[in-house]
Amino acid sequence: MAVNNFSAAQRSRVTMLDVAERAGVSKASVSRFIGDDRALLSDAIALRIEQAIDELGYRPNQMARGLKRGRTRLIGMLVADIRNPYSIAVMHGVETACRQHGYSLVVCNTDRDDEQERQHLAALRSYNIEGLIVNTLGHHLDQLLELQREMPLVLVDRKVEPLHSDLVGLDNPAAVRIAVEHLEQQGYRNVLLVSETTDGTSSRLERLESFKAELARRSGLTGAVVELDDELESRLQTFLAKPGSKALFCANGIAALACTRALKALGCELFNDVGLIALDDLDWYPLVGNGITALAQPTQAIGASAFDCLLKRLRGDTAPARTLDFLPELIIRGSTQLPVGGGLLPMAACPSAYL
Amino acid sequence: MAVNNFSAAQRSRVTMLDVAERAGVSKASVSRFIGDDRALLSDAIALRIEQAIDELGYRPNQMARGLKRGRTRLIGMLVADIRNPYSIAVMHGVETACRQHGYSLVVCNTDRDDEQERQHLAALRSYNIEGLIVNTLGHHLDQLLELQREMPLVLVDRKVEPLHSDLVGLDNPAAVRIAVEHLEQQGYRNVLLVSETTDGTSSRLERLESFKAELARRSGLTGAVVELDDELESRLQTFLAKPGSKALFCANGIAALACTRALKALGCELFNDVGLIALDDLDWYPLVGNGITALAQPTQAIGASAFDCLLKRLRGDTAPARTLDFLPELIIRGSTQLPVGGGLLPMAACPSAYL
DNA sequence: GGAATGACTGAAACCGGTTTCAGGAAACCA
DNA sequence: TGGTTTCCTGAAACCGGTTTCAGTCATTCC
Repeated sequence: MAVNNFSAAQRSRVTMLDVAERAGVSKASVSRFIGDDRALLSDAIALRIEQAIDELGYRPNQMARGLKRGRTRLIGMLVADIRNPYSIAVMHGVETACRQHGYSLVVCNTDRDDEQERQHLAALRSYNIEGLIVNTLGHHLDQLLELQREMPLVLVDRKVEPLHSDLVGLDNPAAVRIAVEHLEQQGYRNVLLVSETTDGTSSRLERLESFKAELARRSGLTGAVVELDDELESRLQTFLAKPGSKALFCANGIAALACTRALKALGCELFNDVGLIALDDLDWYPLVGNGITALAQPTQAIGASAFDCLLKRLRGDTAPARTLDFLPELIIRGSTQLPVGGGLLPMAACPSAYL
Repeated sequence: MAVNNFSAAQRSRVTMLDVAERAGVSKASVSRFIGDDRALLSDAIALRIEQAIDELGYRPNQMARGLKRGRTRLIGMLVADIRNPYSIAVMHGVETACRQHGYSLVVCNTDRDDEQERQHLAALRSYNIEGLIVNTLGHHLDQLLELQREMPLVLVDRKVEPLHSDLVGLDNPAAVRIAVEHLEQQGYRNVLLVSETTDGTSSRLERLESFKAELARRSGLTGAVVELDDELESRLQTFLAKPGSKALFCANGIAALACTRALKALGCELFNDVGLIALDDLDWYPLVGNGITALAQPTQAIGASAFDCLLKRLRGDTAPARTLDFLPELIIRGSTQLPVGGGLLPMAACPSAYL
């Protein structure tokens, strides 16, 4: 039958000892061949070992290696919400970098749940991962601190205050400035920042603070802030009732989705009644209305960079904690083209073939 | 300084021996306490061990446990394209199930690349994972077969012919029937199936074959098939030039994205000129035009079910390979509402507030 | 020619756990 | 009382590798 019984640990795998016997040498020599000490071996022995390995199809057991060596070649990544496209994109960057350097990635999704975060942290620790990439709320500080003592740790997107590790993320003040500036230039005068509940998340707080600061610096703009909740529709309705040219600034992809949904439910014409600019660039942005203007984060670079930090630390770099801020790229689409007439005459200003 | 040096393996972690000494017992007793043999211990000793563990903050090393026991509590998952929302959704289901049963998930993304698939398979094997969930093209059959001898293996979405393992996925014939039936009922007479290159992918082939079969069964419908490529726009243009009421059937989310993009680029009015139904339900479907009608796959259930198969096999189930086909859910939105007049008069049939 | 050097190699200890096995103490039985 | 049986415990072997350390043998150097 094709389906075997795996419950009884019939692990009949070829071991180093098998190879050693076949080649007529000691385990030590095989180990040297496997490892980086091949230079220590004579050509004759190396050849015999190589043949034996080929013939038996031997593959060293990474777990066993890790036990003595302390190197498991495993990196852990703790993600707050695996269904957030931003997280996925960063994860993809991390994963690629891992593979390129011979590491594998253990992904743990906390679903924004503290208990899951706790469980995952415990599990990751028990697997002797060599480093950890963290993109969560970072409750369970005690566990994180403990892990930090044992391995390098890199934060992605969000700071966890008492942790001062390396931090890789977006230059939020710059991003907000670019967004607000763009809206101002396009002629919008009233801007609403829509964000998920900040909930102590540093990046969200930074965006919020920067937004307020930008408004304060610019006399021509007024604005307000709302958090995502069940009331979003009515809040937007209130905002839309204001006079003058209005735009939404969605602080991330989730907010952009929620806002677009709400606007649609309110019967708005996307995006003539109100402009919209969003952080993160999702693949459906071009499809809605005349396209949603976005600030794309270099997620691939952020992920790769996070792994790079880890690798540097693993190799002994003891420089003080770094902060790597990446700049977003402004991708202008139809949602920030103020219709002729300042939004009061939502006519055919945006031909439907516009992209 | 906050940043330590981790290059020198200063793994000063608390070990079982530390606990044993602190509690004044042998390693064996601690091991029994940790494992499921607590019943073997006297209350007095159990208490001392428990205290010692608490005081030292001991956590057993899963790698070491796995070495002797053969149980690493690690599940591998090989994903063809981590940026495909379907894969993510399934992965989320798998991950949740894993955690609930004390397993962790090692995710490997192949980016549809054969060489990466090879590397990942080798890595997974070296980590002594207990089971493998596969959602790739399954080239490198030799490696997969080898892994299959060592551990249970579950295929997701796509069959890999010579592998006959458990298979969890969509009931493709049923899905296609539901889609075609819906289009027919809505009054569409000419249907174009748009699919990614089949490239031997069983699910894509099944959808294609079922589509042809459905057309053959229904006298009122004609149809054709195209694969995604650079020519998509011009192919759609050709299709749109045909007479009568037309609809696209996108075989997955990627195809839906590409088609919507192409239609937009062609200046179509979404979706008056042409209807659209898509497999997979992505969160932006409601936002485009008057919403895209979808066949939602129960991805969470598929993921959980894949893990469940694995678990059964790990527990000794040797029944012949199973195939679990899930049914999709039809979610009707605006993209399959034929405008009054059979698509020849694309007027205000779809109020913009429609959802 | 004998000592010193260097290049390889293998035996054995070790990593951190699990498991076998044998033995001591207590309980049970006659 | 002696002989089992049962219960609990620890010593030691083991999992599959790595690493130390000592030893063999061929060279090289006076």
